[in-house]
Amino acid sequence: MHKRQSEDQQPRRYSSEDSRRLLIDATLDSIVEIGFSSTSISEIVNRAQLSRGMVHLYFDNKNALLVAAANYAAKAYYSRLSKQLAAASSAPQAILETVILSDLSEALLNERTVKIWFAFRGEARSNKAIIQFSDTRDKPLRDLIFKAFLEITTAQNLLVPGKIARDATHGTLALLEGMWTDYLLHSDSFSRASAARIIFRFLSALFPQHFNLEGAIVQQDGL
Amino acid sequence: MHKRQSEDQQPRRYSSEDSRRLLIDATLDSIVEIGFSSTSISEIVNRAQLSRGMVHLYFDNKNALLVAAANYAAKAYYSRLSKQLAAASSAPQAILETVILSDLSEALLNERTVKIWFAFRGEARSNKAIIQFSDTRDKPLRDLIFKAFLEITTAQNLLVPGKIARDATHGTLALLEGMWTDYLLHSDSFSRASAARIIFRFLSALFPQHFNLEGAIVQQDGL
DNA sequence: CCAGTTTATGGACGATCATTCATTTTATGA
DNA sequence: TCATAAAATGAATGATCGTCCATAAACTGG
Repeated sequence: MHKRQSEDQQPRRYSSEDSRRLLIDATLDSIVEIGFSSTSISEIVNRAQLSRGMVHLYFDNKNALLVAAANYAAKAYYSRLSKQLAAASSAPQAILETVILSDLSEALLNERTVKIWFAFRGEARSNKAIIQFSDTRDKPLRDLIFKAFLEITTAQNLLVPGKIARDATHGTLALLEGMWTDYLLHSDSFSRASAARIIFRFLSALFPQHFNLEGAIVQQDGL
Repeated sequence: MHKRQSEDQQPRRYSSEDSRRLLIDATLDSIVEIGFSSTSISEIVNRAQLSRGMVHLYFDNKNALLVAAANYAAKAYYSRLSKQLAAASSAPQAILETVILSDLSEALLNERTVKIWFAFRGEARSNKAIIQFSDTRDKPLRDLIFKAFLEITTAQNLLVPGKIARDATHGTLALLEGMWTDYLLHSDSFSRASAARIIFRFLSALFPQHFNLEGAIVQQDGL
């Protein structure tokens, strides 16, 4: 990177990617700490310790920076989720358990991420580009969950396995969304364990052979 | 009210309540149409067709107006819900059915209300006064639902009726929250019927004697 | 008809907003 | 070593922000 810096001189980054990243981080920090509508260019560059002109050097305008920040946050969510999913076994109920517990884990659901998501969602309407990123649980995740439920409903010889799997998918995602909202509005009383138990209680009622209150039931040979 | 207005003269409202209400309506309209962060005093008074100074005549400052608007929206939600609840029978599953169907009805869940709620939630963090209003489904509704579920679980002679009723309450509210989010993010593909069916599918799995996919099961005499 | 009160108006204030751009600093490559 | 390119700077611009307030209009009670 050819970084040569004399000792008593302000170190210069001199890398466009670094500056872009600094601006995005500062934007998200600002949204978390002072809210979306208070997040100004001045606030962002101050936090990033960069000069005023930097935003318009690396982004067309403020909105482009906000979109980039939303995109970055969405990618971060999926990257953390993928990391946890990689460790899961391939059994459908194990996949579902991992998705649910991951989505409720500290790595994915915390003060910072919940504030970021709801901030973007609140403004998504006046900002078409942002809305696509403000959906935490979009198609790829939806498909993964549906496939897992479909395996379960098909194995059960149900009348309409596809329909039930679709409803279970939709319902599970809605439950997770609801838990995120609960965290946002009642972060003091929120409990990850309760949230998980409630979801598994609903799933164990729907699929008693595959779930209990703790999560997935380990597959028996004779089943 | 002593409203006397000559024909070719600008009619004066001359009622503080009317003006307050006009400002609140204009504020909510603006939030719905151009978003929270674009909603300025100028925008509000233009929409209300009032002069600039009016906001500070009836509210301490812009924030007080926003809080009043959030409060007004919250009251509107509960007033519409109460109206629908009044028609429900007293059977616990009938109450639950009414709450769920009402919460998903056009009167309560529509383009306007969903945008308002998520806009306020997105900014609630930097605005302590707003957060209390941004919780659509707060204590009174929670208590109503819990009481209904408790009646059901108690009648079933379950081991831990209170705990299951609490989880069912929490889960049902989370499902409803999730459905609202779904409406916000995918209003084009959202279906009230599907949303209701999914929730009832989960509830019928938990309480097969009390719910089916259409809603509450009418209480049998011999049950 | 005339104070006095309430309601309404809109110009003015300083602060801050997003954006532009001429200039400077740093790194690169020959 | 030096011209060139890349990266960074921050002053300046015009628009808009929330708020204030002197003034005017509309209504009231006497």
